[in-house]
Amino acid sequence: MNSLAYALLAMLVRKPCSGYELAELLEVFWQAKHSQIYPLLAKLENDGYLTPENIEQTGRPNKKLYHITHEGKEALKVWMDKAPSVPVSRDEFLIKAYSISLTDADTARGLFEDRLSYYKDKVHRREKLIQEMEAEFGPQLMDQEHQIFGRFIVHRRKLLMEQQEIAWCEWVLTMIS
Amino acid sequence: MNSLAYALLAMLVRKPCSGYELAELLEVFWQAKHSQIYPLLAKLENDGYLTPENIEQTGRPNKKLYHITHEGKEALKVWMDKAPSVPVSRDEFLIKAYSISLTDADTARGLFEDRLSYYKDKVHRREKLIQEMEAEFGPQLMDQEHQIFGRFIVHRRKLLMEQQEIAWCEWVLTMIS
DNA sequence: GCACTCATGTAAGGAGTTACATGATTAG
DNA sequence: CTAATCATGTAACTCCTTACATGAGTGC
Repeated sequence: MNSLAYALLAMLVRKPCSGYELAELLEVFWQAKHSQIYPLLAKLENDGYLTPENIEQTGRPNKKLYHITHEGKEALKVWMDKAPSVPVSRDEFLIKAYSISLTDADTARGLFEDRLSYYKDKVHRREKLIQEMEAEFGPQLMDQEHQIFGRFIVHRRKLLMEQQEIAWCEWVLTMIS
Repeated sequence: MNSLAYALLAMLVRKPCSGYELAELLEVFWQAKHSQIYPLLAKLENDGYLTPENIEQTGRPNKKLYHITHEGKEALKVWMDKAPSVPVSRDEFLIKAYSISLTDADTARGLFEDRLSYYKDKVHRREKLIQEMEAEFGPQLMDQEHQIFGRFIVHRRKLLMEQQEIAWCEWVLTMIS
């Protein structure tokens, strides 16, 4: 049982999902490719933490919705009490930003403008998502007991970070323009 | 040549370093263990991108300072022009934060208090580092042409992110206390 | 005495990425 | 007619972590 396994269980507590959907949802705290997700889901099913439900679809491929079992939820609860390992972030852009004096002003500006538009798009999508949560759940978002609370605060955090990234990029761009 | 190889080259442009020192300095944009760094340094030396300098020390182990070569710097410059790959961040804490409704209030509070003190320490250290840069370089920090500029902006960014993390933790703690 | 820092390396195994494979539907 | 979305899987490979190995000096 690695971190990704618990990330999948955590996602499936909220609602049953397909592997394809999990790959998208996981973006908020643990990026993973489908090639890593599908075999792990099969393993978790085999371990009794998940049960699959086959959904027949017309006009698009059939899918498997995975439901978390009682054992799956218990395993997640036990893991919750252990101290989390230190966060890792690996970002090629930052290596390039660090080495900015090696390139010309145009390349440097391009690098930061691309970064800026990447995060502007991210912020835009996440603001929409949070608005949808607010419309659906209202004051329940602030209730620590409610299941949505965890999802809300984690997306809120990601939004704050993305907004900070934008502010920083703009600050750098004022200096290099 | 993977991202870590370029991260090492980027660090060595500023000044020659030992593998041990690189492992510490790398924290700002690409965390890596010494077991990954030492063999890579040997490989980069073999490829002609680095030259080692043996430093004899008394009272502590001898060390190898790696210097970047002209070819090393050129290889880094060429890589700079390629679009950076998307950033990845993997954080067990966020899986636990997402699943917060599964635990009791005390465990939840402990989780966030530990996170808070971890980042307060980080911010403290980085503020000191930035103050040292300001004392040494003054207005040169704002000069995009100067070699220190890249290092300054990357640490500034990391500081902003760590401060945001603290603000977010405090916001969550007001709700769960 | 015990843990920590400085310092460098290797070996084994687990985690993660890229590429291979398939295929219908929809939007530009 | 081309690319993107939905959807699942495997194989090969690279990347990263954990553990093994050594050893002097410093602080509690």
